[in-house]
Amino acid sequence: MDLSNINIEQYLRNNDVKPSYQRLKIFEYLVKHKNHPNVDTIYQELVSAIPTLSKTTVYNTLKLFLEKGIVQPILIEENEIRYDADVTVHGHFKCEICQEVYDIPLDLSDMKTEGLEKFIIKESHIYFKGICKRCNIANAQ
Amino acid sequence: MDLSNINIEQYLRNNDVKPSYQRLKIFEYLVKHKNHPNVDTIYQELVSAIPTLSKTTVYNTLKLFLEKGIVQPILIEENEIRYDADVTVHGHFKCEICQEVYDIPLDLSDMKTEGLEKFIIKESHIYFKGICKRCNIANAQ
DNA sequence: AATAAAATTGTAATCATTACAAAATAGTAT
DNA sequence: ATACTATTTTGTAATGATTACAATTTTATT
Ligand SMILES: [Mn+2]
Ligand SMILES: [Mn+2]
Ligand SMILES: [Zn+2]
Ligand SMILES: [Zn+2]
Repeated sequence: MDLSNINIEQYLRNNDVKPSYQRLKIFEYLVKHKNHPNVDTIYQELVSAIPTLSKTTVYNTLKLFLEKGIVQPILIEENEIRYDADVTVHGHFKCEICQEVYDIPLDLSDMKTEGLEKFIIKESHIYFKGICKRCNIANAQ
Repeated sequence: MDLSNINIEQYLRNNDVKPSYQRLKIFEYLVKHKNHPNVDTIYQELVSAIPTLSKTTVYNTLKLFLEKGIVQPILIEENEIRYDADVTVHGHFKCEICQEVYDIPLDLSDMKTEGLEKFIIKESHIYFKGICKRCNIANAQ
């Protein structure tokens, strides 16, 4: 899903989140950058524009967004939680060289899920690790 | 892959791990139980049999196993790392009721990985969250 | 404007993980 | 077998990310 053209204030309201300045800016950062940042990255990137910003607010806000279902945590590396404002089912690829996390369009519909009969699937997550196209080509030079 | 009938001592040696008593017991626990435990569970389950066991040793040992590629970390929940001695590609399902983590046989070969041309995939991970068969049936009563 | 409710902030507390050095164990040479 | 060396384990202290909490600020309501 492409959130880049939504009205963020309205989107937050529609999802039962009062759009304070900090919440707007944090969600806007996720939507604009699509870089699956962690808490610290969000804080560091915003604190210059919002000098009074507290890291606690970033934690609180992401927790709220998670509860309201408008962000999802991306778990690829141990001891690193990244966040994604795109909550539709899609895959991720993390490059071991440049550390970047790419989105991967996915069609899981025809996947054989042998052994999951009578299981209720509420969430599906898939991710890959390896070397991205850019780093692969750069290394080949 | 089924590790239940291997000679654990030999398996560790083959993978460049000296089979100390603690390492044997920790790996044996993973192989025998297949429950994808976290550090604390492993420690709690073994400390009665090995009263001198230190949690640091559990951390050290799992770190070594990871480096040697004979365990993989399972990341499903935020702030919880579980470990799996089965390092072949397979999926997992975590039940939100009983918290159990199930193995899911997977065939990712025919999955459409649009957008990954020229990417080198070294690891593939997939997991689901929801309600397991047992809890689903129990709830239906 | 006064009051109440909600959100933000800064600091302190917590807790999992890591660093580190001492003790114990295993391996090797004499 | 003994002395010596290397490796592993252990317990404690340090680290660092996250959470708890109360004070302050902001927003909403009367
Ligand atoms: Mn994404
Ligand atoms: Mn498994
Ligand atoms: Zn890269
Ligand atoms: Zn269950």
